[in-house]
Amino acid sequence: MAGRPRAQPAVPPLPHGRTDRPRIVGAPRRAMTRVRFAPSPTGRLHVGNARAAILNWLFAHQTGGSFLLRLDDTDRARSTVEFAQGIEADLAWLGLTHDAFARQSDRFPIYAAAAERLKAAGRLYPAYETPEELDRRRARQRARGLPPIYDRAALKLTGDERARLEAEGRTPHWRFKLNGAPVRWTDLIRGPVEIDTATLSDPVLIREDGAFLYTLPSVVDDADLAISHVIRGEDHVVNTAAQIEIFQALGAAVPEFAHYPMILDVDGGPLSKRLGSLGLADLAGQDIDPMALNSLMAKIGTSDPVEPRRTLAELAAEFAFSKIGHAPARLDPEDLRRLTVKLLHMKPYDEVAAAVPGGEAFWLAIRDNLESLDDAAGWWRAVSEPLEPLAADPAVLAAAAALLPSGDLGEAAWGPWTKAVSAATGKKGRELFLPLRLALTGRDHGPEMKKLLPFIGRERALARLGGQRA
RNA sequence: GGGGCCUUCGUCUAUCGGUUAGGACGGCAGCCUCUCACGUUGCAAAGACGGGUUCGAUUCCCGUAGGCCCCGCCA
Repeated sequence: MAGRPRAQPAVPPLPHGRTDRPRIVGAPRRAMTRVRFAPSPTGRLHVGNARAAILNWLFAHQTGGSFLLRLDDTDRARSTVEFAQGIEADLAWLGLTHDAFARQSDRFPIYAAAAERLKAAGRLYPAYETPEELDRRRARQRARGLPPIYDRAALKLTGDERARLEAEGRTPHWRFKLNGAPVRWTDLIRGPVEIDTATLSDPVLIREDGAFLYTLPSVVDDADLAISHVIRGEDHVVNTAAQIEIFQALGAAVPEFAHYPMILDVDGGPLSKRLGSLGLADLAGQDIDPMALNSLMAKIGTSDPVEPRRTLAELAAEFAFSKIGHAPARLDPEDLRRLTVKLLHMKPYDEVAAAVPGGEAFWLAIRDNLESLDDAAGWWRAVSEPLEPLAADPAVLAAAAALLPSGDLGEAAWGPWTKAVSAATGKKGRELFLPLRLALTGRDHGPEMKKLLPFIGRERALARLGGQRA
């Protein structure tokens, strides 16, 4: 924490907010953990966003802190209320509740005030190049093998030149003047990081049309809303250097940072190309269990085995930055399917009661065999409604009918009964059991017969063994 | 072109310079008196390449190759 470069003098604190972490009165001097998930409502959530949301949520809950949902809707042209609602629905599907909510479009005056303070401090300067000029300039730099960094030509403009440009009708955009010195922080995942802001362009904070770009609102909100930890993907690592300078220029406390590696697609390529098919709404439509996604996103790329967890609380208890590796990890959508099936096999009856006929005992008898919840109803029909038995071996079926124990058929009935049938017919193994299964259930696969038989019942079993529809 | 990060079984990873390189997922095989599933036991499966340092390198250093990220008036 100490010893961070503060080459620029700090300007006075934000008039409306705090510049330090809140302290609980009477509590030890320990800042409360406060994290945020900050999607832009320009689309629905996909697995990439979900990872950010989940990791932040888990850390907040593990540390007893709070989780803020912040809609970064500074891009008013692309942001919609429908997407904002969709994102909330996506989070609700995952079970990621938030403790606080903010919307950047509600906070423009705050950003304007911060911008004014940066201007007063000489850190925010007007530039008049058009996007096309900048594009051309970058292309030229690249062609000459130079890094496409803004050359700060606007900084050299005289007052007269500026006046002339404005007279021509040009409106400036505003850039933050970087220190051009190394920025260092200790990343909770990556360890010590050093980025030399001399290798970066001065970031544009305000567009020509007056709109705030992501960078300034993000920093102002993180400071103003007392975010203690910024947990995000490594695509933000370089931004972080510039953002730290902005925190410092605003005299705000710099939060802790944790940048986790990107997720790759199953072939090791960028996931972004496949994000279209990995939207949360799509996954929900494919009956993926939200805890399958939560479990995968919490465990992928970590030293923990990728196993399903039934609750977010378990995942939170197991969360640790130190378990997260530094290399990008591949996402196999098939894992989501596998985890969903495993979760299904773990489901207690009360969670599926509405979708599963037959009661708890029946559920426990069949759940380990299911690929999907929908199959449960089919098995209930197979034991409780008339079906056409399949007769494969009349001798076996006749012996089975003759030897069927009297009275109620419990789970214990199957073993002795089939042994007796085996003794009577000389059949064993597949030749014995497959005809019985076909006759009793009309199918050649399914849950264990000893568990199914009690639900079929003596009377119906007898009829089916006799080849009758029952 | 520049900067950052990375490279161990198919996949995710463990390894404080000395290990039969461990685990998990997936795969395969056996067992669980039938199938599928569950469970269980077992098997196969890895240090990108080239140098250097060292008694000894997967581990430290350099280089090469490959991958990911960033270099936007997007977020």
